[in-house]
Amino acid sequence: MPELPEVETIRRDLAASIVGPEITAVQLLFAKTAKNEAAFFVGALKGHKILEISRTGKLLILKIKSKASEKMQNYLLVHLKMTGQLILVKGAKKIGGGHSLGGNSFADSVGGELPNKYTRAIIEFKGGTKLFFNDLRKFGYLKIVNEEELARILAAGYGPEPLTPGFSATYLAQKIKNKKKNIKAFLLDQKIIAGLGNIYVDESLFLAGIKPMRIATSLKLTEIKKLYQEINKVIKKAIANRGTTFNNYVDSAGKKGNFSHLLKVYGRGKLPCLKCRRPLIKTKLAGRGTHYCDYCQK
DNA sequence: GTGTTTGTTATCAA
DNA sequence: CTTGATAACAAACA
Repeated sequence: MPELPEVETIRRDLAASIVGPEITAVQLLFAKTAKNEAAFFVGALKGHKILEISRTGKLLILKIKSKASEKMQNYLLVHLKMTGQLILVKGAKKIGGGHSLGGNSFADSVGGELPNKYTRAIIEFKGGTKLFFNDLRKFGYLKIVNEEELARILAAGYGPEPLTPGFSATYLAQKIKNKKKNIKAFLLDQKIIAGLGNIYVDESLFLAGIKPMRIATSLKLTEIKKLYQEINKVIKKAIANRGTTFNNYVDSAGKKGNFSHLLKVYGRGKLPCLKCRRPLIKTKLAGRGTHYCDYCQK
């Protein structure tokens, strides 16, 4: 379940490796993974280079360098949804004639050779580096869009991100006004805040001491301020720890995130609350598994 | 066989 | 019209 910290971890790793070299081949193993017609999709990538990699919320945005003859500026969007993975396998480098690559770290958590049965697409770069898009449940997608389409998608679907100037306690308070839905559903809405998912919403609400089923408008200004701060803190800390691996998230090297053992409530079922030792509660809210402490969260 | 898992969208209801 | 709540999707596992 990659959310903002996990996608950001992937973005940083990929930026260091696949910005620059020419794309030499594209394989689409499951047609519906690409949201464009297959021939167009392959053609838009093959022979081109990636100029830069950015991210909005959970959406990765790879800027594609157009050929001189093309005027259109294209972008490759990558959304991992629930089970998507981007795994980078670097081409064999000749280092002073010695043996090059060490053990493949991805083999440990990804479990062996790539492509595997969940590999939906492969992008190959000059020099032999390969990028594997794996997606067990086929929710994730790759899509080529032009400048206008990208702008439209971002404007329509994504609010400000945590840790950016557009996201402030004032902004939160303004958006909460007249919202009658519960605070959990509110925080999951990407148009309000881009990048939070089930894990970090549960964590933020615990850290802020607010019950997830509270109606948004019922939050007092002090609670909103606290919530704002805790969202920023938990996202920052999760990025610093390369994200959370709960089910099958791994970074582009196939390694798990380190934030998993720093989770306070998510996935801790009936285990004792780390603050008050009373058993945590797991229920369903906004259609999602929801974890909280009935005593510590008001 | 049943119930879970979640990001996003589609659909329906108020 | 707006807003909110819920189903649907996909596939695998306990």
